[in-house]
Amino acid sequence: MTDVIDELHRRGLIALSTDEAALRAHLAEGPVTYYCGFDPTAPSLHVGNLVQFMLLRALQRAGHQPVVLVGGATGLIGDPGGRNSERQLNDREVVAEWVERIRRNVRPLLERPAEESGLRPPIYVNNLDWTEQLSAIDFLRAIGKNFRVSQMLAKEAVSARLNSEAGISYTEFSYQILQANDYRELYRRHGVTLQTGGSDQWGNLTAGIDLVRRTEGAGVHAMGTPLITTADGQKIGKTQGATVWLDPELMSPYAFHQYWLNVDDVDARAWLPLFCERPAEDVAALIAESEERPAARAPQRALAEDLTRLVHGDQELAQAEAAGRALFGRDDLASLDAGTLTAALTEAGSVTVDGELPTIAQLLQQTGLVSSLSEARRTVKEGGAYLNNERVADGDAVPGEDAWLPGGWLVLRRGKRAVAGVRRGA
RNA sequence: GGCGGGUUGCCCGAGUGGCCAAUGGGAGCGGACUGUAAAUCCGUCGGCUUAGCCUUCGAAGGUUCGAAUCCUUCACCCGCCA
Repeated sequence: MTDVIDELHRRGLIALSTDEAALRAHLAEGPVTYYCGFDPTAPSLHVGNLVQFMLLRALQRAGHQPVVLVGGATGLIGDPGGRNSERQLNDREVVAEWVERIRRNVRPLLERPAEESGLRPPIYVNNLDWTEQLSAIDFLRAIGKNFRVSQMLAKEAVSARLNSEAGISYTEFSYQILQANDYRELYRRHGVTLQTGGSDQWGNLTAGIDLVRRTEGAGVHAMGTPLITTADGQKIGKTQGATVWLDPELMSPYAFHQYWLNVDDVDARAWLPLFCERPAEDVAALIAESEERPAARAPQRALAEDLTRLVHGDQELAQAEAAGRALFGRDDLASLDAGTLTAALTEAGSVTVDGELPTIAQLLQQTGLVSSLSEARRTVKEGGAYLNNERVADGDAVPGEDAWLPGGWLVLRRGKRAVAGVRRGA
């Protein structure tokens, strides 16, 4: 059996770690209980969080015990890291709901391997459970005494904000203490000895290590994943300015699948080892194929396939693939049968219209392909609007009777990739 | 608590009384070229019942024929001093 650390290095999942020799020895001794935290700052996890799960899954496959912390408490405070302004505080009820939704995101990622391969299922914890009843006195006396302000100020996340125009509130300044305390609680409650996270969390991870050493006298470990960016320096997981969510209610499996398919060549090759759990030889072969025949987009297809299956399941993957073939294939739309068209457009997104038919511009807006009528008109003017694959000349025209495709559908497209269906109502 | 600087469209950043829906850059979007890539070039980039109209320049008032630009108050941010 190969060393899990070796695998993680091969895949580029480790950017930082505490003493690696010690960590390697620790992991070799037997099952290690490790944790990673996610703050509920949105209703769903997104593609950027997926990197953490690739690491968590690799450790799980190696026989270790994952603990997933959802930050019901820290989500109320706000991590100053990686941002140049203060966070807007969210309401407690909202954060509580997000905690639940995020747990649902995690299920297929860590529970399925447990069910299907007999690996250890994740333990879920919420730091609100031990943070909420902490009194200000206890917090300051029992925990705060262990922190030196000079060290806290030196953390990148804090100093960056101190040097920014926005500054930093005492609330967010305290964040690292809360996260450090989480590590200590999990060490006590579950024997956690390894925390993983993004390398932008490094200051918070080491704060926890210091606290555990100081108060428990134990040496515990941390591992940081690299920050994944596109070739031009953007954060991973944005498409058309929107976030690529894992929750199917926020982003359809079809759109999720399309996102990976559209990743550019450079990024696809770079990301493949990170996100693809296939054998090393297969990954290398896919990259080699991409160099030779980039148009085949082998890495993109592998990413789309593996990740859609991982996050949404086999059935959703099959539907997303079929929809993509139908909408982007070379076949004439009119030659598609009603069933295929219906399945494809349902995946892609559609609206139903009854009664009097709106203009094409209005339909573009109703399907969400554009956000305003002005934008619809502009798109038509720019030659970027298509009805049934034919460029629209007049946005104020109403589609004719002959435009309806089998099953009672109109296919609207904006630009090359954004497609939506309009279905005739009763 | 005192003094000074600041708050402009998704972001950065010009603009100090009319020519400002607001220069420029970036992001985004569309077109051409391609491979549902990248780079490049061109166009576009508040909203609407779009030759016109409406709402924007931290918030609220005020001066003026007319304000993002002047005055007052408030909020927030940064710096120096106490």
